[in-house]
Amino acid sequence: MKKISIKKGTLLQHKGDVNTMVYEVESGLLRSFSIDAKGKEYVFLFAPEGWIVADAIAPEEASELFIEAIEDSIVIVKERDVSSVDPIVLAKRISVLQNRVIRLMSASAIERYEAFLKTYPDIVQRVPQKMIASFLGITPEALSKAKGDKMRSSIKGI
Amino acid sequence: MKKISIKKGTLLQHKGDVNTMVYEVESGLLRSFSIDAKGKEYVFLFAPEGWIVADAIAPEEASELFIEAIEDSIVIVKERDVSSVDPIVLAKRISVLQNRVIRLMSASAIERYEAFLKTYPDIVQRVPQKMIASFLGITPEALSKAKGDKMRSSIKGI
DNA sequence: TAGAATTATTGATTTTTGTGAAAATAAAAT
DNA sequence: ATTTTATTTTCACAAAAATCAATAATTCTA
Repeated sequence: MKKISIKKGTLLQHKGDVNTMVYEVESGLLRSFSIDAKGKEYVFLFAPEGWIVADAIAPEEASELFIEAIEDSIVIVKERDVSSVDPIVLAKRISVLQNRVIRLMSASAIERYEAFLKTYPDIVQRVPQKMIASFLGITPEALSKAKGDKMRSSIKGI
Repeated sequence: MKKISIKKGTLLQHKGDVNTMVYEVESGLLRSFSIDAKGKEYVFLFAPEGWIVADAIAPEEASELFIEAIEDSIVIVKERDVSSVDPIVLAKRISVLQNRVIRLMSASAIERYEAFLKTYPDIVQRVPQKMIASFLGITPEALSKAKGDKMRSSIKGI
């Protein structure tokens, strides 16, 4: 277990790394994300102060996710030992993912964006729009349009 | 803890129930699903023999999901005690959900369908297409068309 | 087994989102 | 401060999927 200070843009983990580390954010902001065959990025998680990031894989497997600092951050790095983690913490994480899966299936891009604004109002200010779009599973263009439409319709009162 | 025998179509849990039970499928097949404001269903999980189903919520909260038997089933019902669950089991569940979230964001309907066929070949035979569509987050019509397109293109060798 | 009910397919149309490309803003760096 | 770089917005167009509606196929049930 050690504490490291990393600069914005630093990658803590590459996809394919065999990495059994857990990152606890003391200050700053991390994100985990995957990249598909076409090079498109998909943000899986934003992790501000107090959050923990780790790839949800077996210890010997290659990681699926990249982990990157979005802001200059101070991070506590620990060896991962899943069997010693509080099951309640994991159950909460499952609950969050359950909601995200259902929302991805049932809600439109704008609805998902509005849910994001409500759920993570603090994060909205701190990350570029394109990363929020990436978290929502849409293109930056689509998010920009959705925001514009939303504004216009609220002005017109529609 | 008791063992119950339920008939196809039976609901073990309604959305809104305050239910701290865990259902372990001894034989048969269950599904958990949510229903949105417009009445559309979204299958969250198919649970065949050996699987466990429970809503991922805090013990006092109202459940988000319905749980239903898709086949006549024998189910072991236990009181839920999250703190005593093996963290490794929960971590695996998180891994499955992580993959599902990323796939929902990055893959098209047909790609998700093909991934489903590979991942759950046994379940495909046992549930109606419309429930698979619902699991994938698409309409039954879209799935039917995707299958047709896939067949036609494989015949033509395209 | 006949009739009813559910499920699956198909087609025409609309809506939503993606794509590619350019212009406008904003942020970072020298 | 000015240039460079990255981000956001906008536009025209294409593709994917939803919706509506009708039929075909299947399954259930009396």
